[in-house]
Amino acid sequence: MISHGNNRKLLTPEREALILEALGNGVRTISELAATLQVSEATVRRDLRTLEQRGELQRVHGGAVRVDEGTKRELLFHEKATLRADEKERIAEAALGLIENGDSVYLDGGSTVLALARKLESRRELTVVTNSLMAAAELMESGHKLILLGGEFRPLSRTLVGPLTSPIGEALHIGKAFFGTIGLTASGVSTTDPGEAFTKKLILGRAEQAILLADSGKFGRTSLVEAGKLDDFDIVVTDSGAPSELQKILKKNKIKLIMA
Amino acid sequence: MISHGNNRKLLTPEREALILEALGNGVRTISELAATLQVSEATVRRDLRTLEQRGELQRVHGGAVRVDEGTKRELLFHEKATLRADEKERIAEAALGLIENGDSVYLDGGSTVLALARKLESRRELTVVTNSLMAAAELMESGHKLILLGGEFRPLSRTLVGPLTSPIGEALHIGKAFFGTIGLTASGVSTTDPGEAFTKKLILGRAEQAILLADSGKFGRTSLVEAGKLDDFDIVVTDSGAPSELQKILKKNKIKLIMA
DNA sequence: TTTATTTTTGCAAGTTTATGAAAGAATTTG
DNA sequence: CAAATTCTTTCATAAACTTGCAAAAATAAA
Repeated sequence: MISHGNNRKLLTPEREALILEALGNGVRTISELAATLQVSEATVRRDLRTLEQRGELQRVHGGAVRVDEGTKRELLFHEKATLRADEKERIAEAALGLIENGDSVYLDGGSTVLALARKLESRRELTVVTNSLMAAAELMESGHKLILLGGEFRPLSRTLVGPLTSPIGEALHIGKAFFGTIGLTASGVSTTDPGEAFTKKLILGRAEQAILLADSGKFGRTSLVEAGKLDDFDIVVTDSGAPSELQKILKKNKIKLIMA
Repeated sequence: MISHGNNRKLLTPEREALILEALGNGVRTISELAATLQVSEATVRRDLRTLEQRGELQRVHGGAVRVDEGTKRELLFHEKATLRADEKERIAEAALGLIENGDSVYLDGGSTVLALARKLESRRELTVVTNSLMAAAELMESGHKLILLGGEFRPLSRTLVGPLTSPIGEALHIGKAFFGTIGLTASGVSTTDPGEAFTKKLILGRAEQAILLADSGKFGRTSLVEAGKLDDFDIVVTDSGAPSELQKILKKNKIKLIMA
């Protein structure tokens, strides 16, 4: 098989370290990096793409910036919201198509799901259940019936998570549940926080229909805690940049794929 | 594809930082920024547009102003103008005196209790349980442990109310609970919404110590639903305008009165 | 070790993105 | 309400990016 783009297995840890060191904490241009590493610019780009998928750094036009402060911390809320905003917008639009007036829906945390929340004004008489304070703020004056899961507040994602969410979660009947994720692989979705994973699983087990919203950057990434198997989901909505590999995996699991 | 306006993927973080720094906290004109950043005015305009979309700054004719953190939050949960702001402020200050580091407190809805929430930055390691989204927004980045009651959202008061709040409420142990009210008479407190009353009673029955924050305007008023007997409360905090009649009634019920 | 297979790399062609200049629309100001 | 300034839109261009291919390197198999 011809390898290009992102099918590469791995990057030598040696060069990975070199790149990250070269980046320091500022921005480096591609040509600078190519000179430092003694490789072509094309190779640098491929390396950066790989490292971006792992969440180690953030590519920008002309170069890359290191993303972590200390170690792999999760991005702050508003930083995340501005990444791949275009893709997220399109994914949200496609997801909106799945919602009809009168539905009862669940909205998980995450910026893609938040983009969907903003579009719900165009529907009537929804019952919206959510664990996201941002989504709640967005829907406060929407006229929809709004129910918040209780629980412990997690500042990083601005969601309510953990065991305290279960009594309420168990009391509710949810039609369509929309989830975001940090990472998505053949084995399932993963997220950084155990409490977050707990609540995802809880709702995942109770919704009639589970829908995953994940932009193409999420594919191939894993995070700390497993939050659900791939076949827990009925539909996956992603953008056109998604690798064809994903299509195969979904087909095998009989999951419907929507490309926005 | 021709790129203009806002199709750009992202702005290098480098220049983003420069712009925000250049803005400082005053207004900068486009030409000033263009000179500082060594780019054309057209580019500055595009950058500003992008940053405005992210909510980082506010464009004005001729330049841009930075949006500060406080304003950002208010965009989400803008507060209605409050009556008797002075009294409420003093009551909140007095109530703060009842809270010690490490306490577990409950915050009810209402503007007086919200004023208290704003003061909690001065304490450490609190566990704050609340049914108020306004209070939650206020405490989001406080570092305190924050737990939200789940339940149905009531837009008017921006609180979570009704039977769905009971499973979580029953699972929690609460030290000091602070309540607001609409009306306060010798027979007890009352409020406009049955769901609101339900949740008040629920917590009232579970807190070790129940504290009522009520400015003098509340006395003598009744509202639709009874939300608690007077002797359910241990402490009442009010302002100096409170009628002496109240003192007598409280004394009879052996309730401590704090005049702010 | 040699051979077969997979993975990585550099180059080049084609595409996308960022930027500055310029023309026309909108706003402010006198 | 007219002049001046600022804004938006369009266009051209250069720089950056992606993708396909073939050669080189690394890995696995014989």
